Amino acid sequence: MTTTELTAQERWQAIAAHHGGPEPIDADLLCLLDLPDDLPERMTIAEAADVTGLTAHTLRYYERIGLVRVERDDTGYRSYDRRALARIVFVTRLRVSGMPIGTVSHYLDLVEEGEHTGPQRLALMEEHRARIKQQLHDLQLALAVTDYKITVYGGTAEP
Amino acid sequence: MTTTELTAQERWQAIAAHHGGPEPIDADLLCLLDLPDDLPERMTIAEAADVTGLTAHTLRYYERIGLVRVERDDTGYRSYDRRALARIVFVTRLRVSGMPIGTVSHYLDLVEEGEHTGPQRLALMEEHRARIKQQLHDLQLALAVTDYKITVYGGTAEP
DNA sequence: CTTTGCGTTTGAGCGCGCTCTAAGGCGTAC
DNA sequence: GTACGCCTTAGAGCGCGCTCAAACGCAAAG
Repeated sequence: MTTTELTAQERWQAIAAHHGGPEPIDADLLCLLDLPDDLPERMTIAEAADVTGLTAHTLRYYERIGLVRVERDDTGYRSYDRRALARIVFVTRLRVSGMPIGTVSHYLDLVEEGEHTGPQRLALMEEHRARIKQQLHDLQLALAVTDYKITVYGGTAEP
Repeated sequence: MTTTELTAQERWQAIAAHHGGPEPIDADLLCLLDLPDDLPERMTIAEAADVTGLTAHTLRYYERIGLVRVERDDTGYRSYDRRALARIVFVTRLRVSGMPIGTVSHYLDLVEEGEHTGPQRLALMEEHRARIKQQLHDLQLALAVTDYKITVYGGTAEP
């Protein structure tokens, strides 16, 4: 995909569009989710913010709390490389899916710890998925009750 | 469900009359809401907390922010009836499914506004459901990417 | 040379959703 | 009587996840 001047927002929209479909986790999707491959090797915080859709404030915050390490150039400015960018995008993905920062942090610790933590990571993700599924279930229950009320009582009064 | 020949007006009048008579929320609905059907008519805050699984603090908080109105007995103590209980359980269900309090509040305002807001309520719920589904999807995306990384790259380094 | 503009830092502030404290009233048990 | 325990209130505090402010550095444009 020619991601040349695609803004973060457009990319999000593209991703959102994919969500409508029946979820093929194929090369297309992975490509969509990956960073554009024409990124400069080193980016300023403003560029990183633009690419990720986060604010510079948030990027600094993420660094402060240890979610990502970022190098400095000779003037002391943050210099984001692809690794850092990829990491931030990944963090964002987890966050957006509702994972608390603490858990994300834990996950990344596992990543740093090495390959052998794969199973733990998987378990962590599956736990998270289970939580979200539970949420969905809870919502459907609420919906069911609501629909019931609306159809049976005409949507009156107390839930 | 057969006891539901109570019309919307009747039920609403019962509320408007500042708790005039014993209006039965029917057993099926109670069941749907997971409330035991052997509840006392009036409960203290401790009993209500016990039944709902919330703390007394939270119950007072919910009342303070207007999510539910609770009567007082002659000593000034809160006295939860089935209606209040059902409402609290409903609120809890929405909250647990991730709906912000503000939205719950809005929803309940619509309920109080009367029967004609049914469609709006439905829309609100469907919007919420869509959001949750989006969350689930985001998670699955994250999971997929993670699994992909783990299987393809051996779970190394940067996400 | 000054203005502008983006960068840096530390640290404070905010909205949410509780959660708890303080100060006090009432009622039963010893 | 008084201790205990549950209730009341208004209001403060907290953890999360940002979000912004203050004070300053550096560097190219006019």
